[in-house]
Amino acid sequence: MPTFAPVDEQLTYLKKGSAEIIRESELRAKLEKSRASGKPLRVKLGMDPTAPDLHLGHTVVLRKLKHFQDLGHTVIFLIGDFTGMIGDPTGRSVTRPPLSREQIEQNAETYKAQVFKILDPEKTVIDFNRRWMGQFTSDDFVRLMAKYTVSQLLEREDFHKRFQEEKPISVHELLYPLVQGYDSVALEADVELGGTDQKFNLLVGRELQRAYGQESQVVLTTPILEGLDGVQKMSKSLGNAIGIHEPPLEMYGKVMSISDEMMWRYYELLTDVQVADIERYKKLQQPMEAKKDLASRIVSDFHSPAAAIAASDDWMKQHQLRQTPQTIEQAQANYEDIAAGWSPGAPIPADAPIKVDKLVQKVGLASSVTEASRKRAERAVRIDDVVVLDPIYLLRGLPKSLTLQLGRKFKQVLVRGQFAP
RNA sequence: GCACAGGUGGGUGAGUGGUUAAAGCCAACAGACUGUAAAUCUGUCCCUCCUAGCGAGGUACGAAGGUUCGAAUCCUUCCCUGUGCACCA
Repeated sequence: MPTFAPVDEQLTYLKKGSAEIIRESELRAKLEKSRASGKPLRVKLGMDPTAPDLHLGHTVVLRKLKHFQDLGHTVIFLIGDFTGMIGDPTGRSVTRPPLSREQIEQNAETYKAQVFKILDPEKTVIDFNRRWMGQFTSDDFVRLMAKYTVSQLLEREDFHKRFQEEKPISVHELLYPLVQGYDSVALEADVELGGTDQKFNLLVGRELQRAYGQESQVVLTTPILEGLDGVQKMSKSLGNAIGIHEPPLEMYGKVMSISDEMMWRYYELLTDVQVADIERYKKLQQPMEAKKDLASRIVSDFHSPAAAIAASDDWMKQHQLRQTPQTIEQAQANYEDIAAGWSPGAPIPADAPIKVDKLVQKVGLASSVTEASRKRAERAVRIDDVVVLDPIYLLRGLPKSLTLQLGRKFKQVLVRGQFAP
């Protein structure tokens, strides 16, 4: 029979970094019961397989789930492959396009791999809500929908707002909270985690469990992490996210780009540093040093300590010493594609002229030639550390490798000549 | 189904026949400044081409047609959204 830490100890650990617990007294009771019986709590975290890539914002709640895992409870990572077809309307002012079955399955796979960067794969139960929702009959659906009222659903802020603003709300969107809530019934969850934006959905779970004759789950919410802008929530579509798959240097650089104020928030939600230690850092360290430390910790978590050191090094070179970093992304370009005043078949001149804008666009530093052109005019384009203003650049011989830079982004480009047949 | 109100660039939101890729704001990007940043200032912000210029062309205001020398702006049809009515009458 597993033994659990004293209830107060568990509670302290669990309360750290959480936004709200509904209700704490119930959680305490459940913990006490589990400790007495030796039966771990069933803790559920559901995720929509909508975005295939997780970012740091998602890891806040995952970290909390891990805490339950650390304490010996059963954590269930539920992939909403069924609900994914609906698309969670949370925070949305528009209806979400539903995902195809294939997309969902693909995303689910990526998810699994990613969450194990935080959770222990040995101890984690992975489940899919299609397991029970796929067998739901129309009768079951009618019964489920009978448990809730329209006005209850419209209490939800985003629905309410859309309703007020005369924006469309599809009926299937109203179904979402019900289905998610039913998951808790199916899993007999003791605790469900989620971001504060999920509060409504989580509470529906409580209601439904009661309606189906179960003990209501405890709801524990975690704060929504602000993105790089420090204002809006971190989200890939807002372009202010740090993905957990991003290369070390990029990750490091992005962390460094947050404001000093945000840094402490990140410390709180993205590291295991204790609150007391954070307070100490605030007083002792230079903000710059503290931020570097934060960046290193985060890179270590998702890559490795070695990668963190390398990233830190490169970052310094790039930003503080204004040097070219050591590890640059490689790219290739064909002379044919970027040649200036040259027709295919003709011999390539010794001082092969190329169009800079086209090169910039080809290697992906600009999304269009026009944009590249503008950037060049803004003195943002450099080749081998020299600002390029002229649209034509001469290559001395082919193949030729050059360091292309647009703003802070670097590419090591190899320009190849045509291959003689 | 009928009636009415709407559908503009990444987001908001002006613009109701004619200097104009389409005000302003936000976001984004670049430059300056800095400890990375933040703040501030400046610039850019549909695409293609070149001789790179206050250059040439092409797309664009839900969709397709039409009227006109000329339409985001007028007309027709269609699509989409919302509201009201469709029970007491």
